[in-house]
This record gives sequence, structure tokens and C-alpha cells, in this order.
Amino acid sequence: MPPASVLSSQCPSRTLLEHVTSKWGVLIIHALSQSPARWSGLRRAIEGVSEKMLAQTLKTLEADGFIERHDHGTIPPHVEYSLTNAGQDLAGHLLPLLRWIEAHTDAQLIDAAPAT
Amino acid sequence: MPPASVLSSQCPSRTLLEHVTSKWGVLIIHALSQSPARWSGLRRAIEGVSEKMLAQTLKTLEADGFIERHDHGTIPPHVEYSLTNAGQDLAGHLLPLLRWIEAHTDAQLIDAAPAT
DNA sequence: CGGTATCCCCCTCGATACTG
DNA sequence: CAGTATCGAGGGGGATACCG
Repeated sequence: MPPASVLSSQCPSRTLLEHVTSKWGVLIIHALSQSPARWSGLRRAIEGVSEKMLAQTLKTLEADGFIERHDHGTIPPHVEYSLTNAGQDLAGHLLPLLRWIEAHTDAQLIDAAPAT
Repeated sequence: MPPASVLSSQCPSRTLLEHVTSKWGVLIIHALSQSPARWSGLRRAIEGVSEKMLAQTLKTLEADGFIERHDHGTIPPHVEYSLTNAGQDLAGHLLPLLRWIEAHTDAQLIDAAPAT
């Protein structure tokens, strides 16, 4: 078996990559990297996400083994989401990228308006 | 001005993040991180990309300042794409993520079929 | 070789309404 | 609170044809 390569269209790693780098997937992992959170907390933290996409993306990432869903089974419902070990490992690589992009954005804006 | 945050829907960093983590954007940066490449080389290296999406994504990343287009102006045409300094900086954060995903994929497959 | 231009499908995604 | 169901618009993306 050849090693996984995202450049191969048939490689399973490509699918995983698309899940992880999906529009909301990145942000969910980012949000959960700080601490576990509940459904409503995630909706608030991730500005602009719809219920549909939040549910869909959470399920995908759970199936991929990056996220754990813990249902307390109480009424009213209390469900908590957290990163698995694999998810935390992943976040360790994803967060530096996010921080770089944010820092790069700030740098660009400052360059555009140098003197205040 | 507050610092950039990808969790804010209006923040410019969110747009940049979506360009960088777009389906083909990731792979283009990955391909160019090894060495500059020509159009046809990129098409071959990035399995499954259509001409339309290659052109579109290259333009977006060029506008974002991550990619440089160098046209030799000869006949037959010879156009080379390469990473800018910002692009290389970005790749420095993106590549570890890709390598981790590939390695994680391999590990999963081995777990699924332990003894050979 | 290195692209544009056009057509068109389909799938993602957001909005809304509803439920245990 | 934590979702599911449904619908409809938009654009991502493939195929094909053409150009300097």
C-alpha cells in the first residue's frame, strides 16, 4: 500500500482533508480547542453558522473520530461536545495556521493604513 | 480596531481562511511548496482539478498575495507559478497539517487491518 | 502551451418551520 | 435545549469548444 497523499484524487486522506478544512469544520475545531462546549455555545461562538451546517459538520467530524458527543440524557437536554485525542492532535496543527492567518490579516490592514 | 478573529463572520481573516482552506487552494499551495511549477505541471500534480477551478483558484491566491505568476512571454507560452514570501510562510503552517492528516490516514488503515 | 468562454447540472448551504 | 425536516436559490464545478 502506497503512503497516503492528498494529491491523489482517490486517496482517503483527501476526503479527511476536505472534512477538516471545510468552511465550518475548521471553526468548530477551533472553538472546541479552547474547551468543550454545548450546542448552543457553539452556535454563539461560531458566528454565522446555521443549525443545519452545525449539525451536519459535527456529525461528520464525530464519524471521523475528531469529536466526541456526550449526551447527559436529561430534560431539558444537555449535550456537550469535545475533542478526542486525535482531535486535539489535529487542533495542534490547525491552530497555528489560524493564528498566522489572523496575524497576517492584521499586518495587511496596518500596511494599508500606516500612520494614525 | 480589534484583532482579527476567524470566529467573527465579518472579519476579513475569515475570507482569507476560506481561500486558503478551499478545496483546491490547499492542494495548489501544497504542490507549489515543493518547487515552482507551470500550469500543465499543476494540472498533472493535482489530480482531479478542472481547468476552470485551477484558473479560478490561482487568481484568488495571487490576489491574496500568496502566489506569483511569471509569464515568460514566449511562443509557445511558458508561465510559471511560485509562492511569494507570504505564501511560503503560509505553507510552513499548512504542510504540517497535511502531513499529519496523511499520517493519520495511514495509521487508521493499519489499525483496520492489523496483521498481514 | 496556457489559457477563456459558455453551458448547465447538481449539491451545498441558508432560511424557515417544527419536535421531543 | 438540542436538534430534525423541508424547500428553494446560488454557485461550485465539470464538459466542451475555442483562441493567441
